[in-house]
Order: sequence, then structure tokens, then C-alpha cells
Amino acid sequence: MTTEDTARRVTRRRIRTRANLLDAAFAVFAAKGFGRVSIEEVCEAAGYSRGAFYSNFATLDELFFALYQERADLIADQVSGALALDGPDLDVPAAVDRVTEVLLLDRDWLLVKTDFLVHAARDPAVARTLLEHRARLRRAIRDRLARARGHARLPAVLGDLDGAAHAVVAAYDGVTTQLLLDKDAERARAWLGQLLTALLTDSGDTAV
Amino acid sequence: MTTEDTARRVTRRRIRTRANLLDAAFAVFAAKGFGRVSIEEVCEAAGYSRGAFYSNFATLDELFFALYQERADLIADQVSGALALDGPDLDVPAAVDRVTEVLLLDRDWLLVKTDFLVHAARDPAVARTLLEHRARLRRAIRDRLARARGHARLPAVLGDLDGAAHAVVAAYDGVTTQLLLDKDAERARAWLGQLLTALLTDSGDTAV
DNA sequence: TGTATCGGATACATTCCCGTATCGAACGGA
DNA sequence: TCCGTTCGATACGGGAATGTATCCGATACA
Repeated sequence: MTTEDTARRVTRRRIRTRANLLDAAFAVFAAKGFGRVSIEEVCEAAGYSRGAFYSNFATLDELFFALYQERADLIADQVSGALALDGPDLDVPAAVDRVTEVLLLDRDWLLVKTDFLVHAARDPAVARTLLEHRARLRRAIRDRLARARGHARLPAVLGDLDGAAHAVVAAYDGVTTQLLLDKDAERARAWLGQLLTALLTDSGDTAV
Repeated sequence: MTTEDTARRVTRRRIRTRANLLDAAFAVFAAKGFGRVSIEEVCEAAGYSRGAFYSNFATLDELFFALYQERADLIADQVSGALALDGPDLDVPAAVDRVTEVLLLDRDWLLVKTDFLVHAARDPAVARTLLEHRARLRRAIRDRLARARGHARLPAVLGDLDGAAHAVVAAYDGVTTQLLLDKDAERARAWLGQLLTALLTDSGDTAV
């Protein structure tokens, strides 16, 4: 259990401290990579002593987990929101633009997210969490595609809607990898758009 | 400079030791992740003392770099070989099978490669090396596609052959990410096959 | 086979970081 | 305002990993 079961007066100060630690940790992780960061560095960046850290977290892993959870939830909401904006007809380029705004724009988040992936790849319990987040993302995409059906027929090879959603996520992951290396966000967005168009349309037309 | 300029008698023993250190490091990195591995652990796994390490490498980063370079070259050769097997007509499923055999089967390599990606994402010099390796991979793919042209028309959205090669690599990266999490290599291979079919064929037919 | 050089083991000093225990101050409720 | 609780700072001991300096056995070459 991460959270204590004993009932305690939860102070505002505590909440603020915790949030500050998480924010500082995000910045430090993004800059140096999770594997190269010490507890002390996080505390220093946040302006606290190690006592504050141990009062809020048991290990750096625990903090990292909480950090990921928090930010991933935030982003999942934003994506859902961005996908919900359209009416019943799916304007692929516009939707892709809005979504990539959320998903590809913040390089720091990509870095931290990839650190977390590496972490999860070696820890089944952590992997489960990440897989759930990805499933949530796919669900949002699938629902969006379902609403737009009739306008865009999917290529048969992808199978059903779940297959298409899977493909979208794979394309996102692939573009992310390249973006991490070349840092060219504009190109990445254009690329993702092309990939999705190629994947989601039957004929390869640029408009759906 | 990594290699010394001074001329020295290069002993066989040295070569063997270096290779042993690299092999041991690969295993340890795969198991624990680069960020969580100490120099001592590598030496212990290889059956040497730290003296041997410092005699061959200056830092753990340097070893990691050499390790990646070595293995990546090996794999690039294997991929090129696997792609060269076919005749002028491109049998997509067969080619994909042969290539994924190399690219997706060794989970340890995927883990280490992702560690290296994370590393490269924060170090431009390292990133350059990784980008070059990816460019080499794309070149092999592009050449293969070029040889097969006329049989398979590419979707217009991907642009030219380079675009198509880029898309193939992106698909590979995307599938890799998922594979790291669910460890289902069989599914990953099937998935990659579907994605490539969807990306590389104009009509979405399963055969080219 | 002899010998000069090389490679790796060992020992050491040092630095960094961790986790805990304790204490004073801030806080929230009455 | 007062008081009990909680939060975070400080101080401490300990462990682990680092990098270096030194030494001895292994190795290549005559």
C-alpha cells in the first residue's frame, strides 16, 4: 500500500509540499533522466530538505510512479477533450493537430514518459499501470472513430476498430521515438498526420 | 577521442577482456537497466576487478556507447542480409517475418536499445550516432522497396520512397514500445505485419 | 628462454547518498 | 488564544561506489 490507512489530519502544507516535490522532480527527471537523479537533487530543486521527502514518499520509485500517474491522467483528459470537440464528421487533420498539440509538444513529458517506459519494461507491476493508460487512450480513439464511421472506411488489414486504435497508438509511439532524437516537433506532427492518414483511410486520399 | 593515439602492443588478452566486459555489461544492462547499474556490478558479472574496467574504459557511458555501436552494427548487417534474400518481387509477409526475427525476437536487445534511446535523447553527440544507425536501416529498407517497385504502388500520402522507409521504421518503433510492455512477441510480429501491409499497399489488400 | 612491457588485482582515500532519529516550528481545531 | 498534532529541518552513522596508485603475474617479442 502506498497510502497510509491511518486517518490523519491532512494539512494543506503537506499537499503543497508534495506538489512542489512532484513538480521539481518532473523538471529534474526531464533534465537528467530518472536513473541519474538522487533524492537529494529533487529536494534541492524543490527547496526542501530530505526530511520533507521521506515524510511524503518512501522511495524515489514511489515518487516517480505518483508523478507519472498524475501527469498521464492529466494528458489523457486533454486528449479526450481534444477528440470530443468535433462533430459527427471526423476532420482528420484538424483532430490530429489538436491531439498532437497535447501529445508531442512538451518534450519534457516525452522524456519522462520514456523513462517510465524503460522502468515499466522491467517491472510488471509498473507495466500494468502503463498498459492501462494506453488502453484508456486507445478507448478514446476508438470511440472517436466509431462516431465517425460511415465517413471513413478503414483498411481491412487493420481489423476492427480496436485494431485501428492500436495502429494509431503505434504510429504515435513511432513518431515519438524519432522526435526524441531529432527534436523537430514540427516535422513530427506532419509525420504523424501523414501516417494516420495512410493508416486510417482506405484509398490514401489526403481528405476523409 | 575514445581510442588512444599512442601506439601500444595490443594484446589478445586485452581484446578478450574487453569483449567479456561488453558481454557481461549487456546482460546486466538488460536485466537492471543502464541507470541502475554500477561499474562494480559489470566487473563482477564479467569476473574481473574494477582495475580491468578502468584499463579498458574511462566511464560507464563510454562502455555503453561501445556496446551499442557493436550490437547495432551486427543487427544492421543481419537486417540487410534478411532483406537481400528475396528476388525482385517483394514477398511482404515473408520479408517481414525474416526481419522481425532479427528485430523483435531478442527482448534483451530491445531493452538495451531503449535505454540507449533515453540516453541519446539527452545527449546530442550520442543522438547523432543513433540517428545514423536509423538512417542506415532506412536506407536498407528504401533500397529494398526500390527494387520491388512496380509490384507494389505506395500510397501517395507517404510521399517518396524515403517517406515509406520512414514509415516502416516508425511502425517498428511503435510495435517495439508495445512489445516492451506486454512481452508478447508473437502478437508484435503479427501486428507489425499488419501495419506494414496497411502502410505499404495502396488498397489494403493482404497480398502484394 | 630471457626480458621489457602490458594488463589486471588489490588496497586506499574520498565522495556521495541513503535512511533514521530527534527536535523545533507551523498548523488546525476548540 | 491555547494545545495537541503534524510537518519538515537538522544531525548522525553507515554503506556503497568511485577513481587512483601501486604491485605482481602474464604476455609478446628477441
